[in-house]
Amino acid sequence: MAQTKNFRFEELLDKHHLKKTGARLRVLSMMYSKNTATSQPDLESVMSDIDRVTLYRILNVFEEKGIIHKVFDLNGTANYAVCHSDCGENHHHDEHLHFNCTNCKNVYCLDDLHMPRLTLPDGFKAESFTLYASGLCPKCSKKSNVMAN
Amino acid sequence: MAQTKNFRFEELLDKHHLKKTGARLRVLSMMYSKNTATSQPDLESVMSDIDRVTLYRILNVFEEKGIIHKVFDLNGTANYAVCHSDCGENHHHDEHLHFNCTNCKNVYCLDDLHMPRLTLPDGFKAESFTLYASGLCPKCSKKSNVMAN
DNA sequence: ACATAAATGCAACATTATTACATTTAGATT
DNA sequence: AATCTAAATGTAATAATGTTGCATTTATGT
Repeated sequence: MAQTKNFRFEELLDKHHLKKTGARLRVLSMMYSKNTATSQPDLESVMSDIDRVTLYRILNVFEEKGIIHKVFDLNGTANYAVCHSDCGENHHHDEHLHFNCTNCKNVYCLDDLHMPRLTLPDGFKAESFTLYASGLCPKCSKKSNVMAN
Repeated sequence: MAQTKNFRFEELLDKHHLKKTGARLRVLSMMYSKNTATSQPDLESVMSDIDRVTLYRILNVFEEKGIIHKVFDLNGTANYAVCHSDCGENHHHDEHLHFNCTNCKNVYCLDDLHMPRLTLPDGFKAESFTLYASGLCPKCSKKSNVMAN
């Protein structure tokens, strides 16, 4: 199964004409194993044996290729999450809700919630929308209910 | 009139029990003179005679007091804009649309456009929402129409 | 005018990100 | 299987952004 998954990632890299290197497979594996986005600092500490510059480069190509997308949390920290649908080269569709938990700091991509189309003031031509929310995620809101405080 | 405005800023500082210093008045004056948010780099270069640390501290207190709010643009750069309405101490209401022009990089706070309330998946307790859009602002979309490309 | 808390300046440091260049490696070619 | 080469990685240096501690200055209440 780990093998099955790896195979899937290798196909993904192939599809984008990227070489299958250990670093790239590990980054993919980590991001696909979570249902939240991963912050740059987290990635860096978990992948501490991979050179920082290499990590930046991996994240950048993945973003260019539409494999992942970058989202800044409430503190301006870069977070990365896999693209669930049809993101292509330099063409992202992450118009879903990004939920930033104020307690655990996790960023959730809630794909089901799409942007309601809005009418902008005269002259503004919107190309894309992103929606942020902050508050407590299911885990943390549960905890805070039970444990009071 | 410059005097009138300054007087207004002095009142504002008074109201929040902040000392009226030259640096603070200049920051206020700059931010109130624009209809877009101001990026940290811009502030820093325009106010280059004010120490960087002082500038950070000014922006931080202003934000704490609810005089301005911080918004990150598409590149993760901090931008600051005056709070239109009733923001108080650590209690911001910037649930309007932040429009980031991909051409001139300006960030517009479109106060009229408020968040449509959304129903979140089970367990998520949202405390605040922020909405981002990117595209061309009126000035830039006009230019690109006229001059083609 | 004076006392003092607040504000600023300065130095040092931490984190995040980029660039240039040398080295290694994946994968194609023979 | 050996070899070749563009792609990927590592290393070092630098830039940009943000924070902390401490000494000095200043706004303002008395």
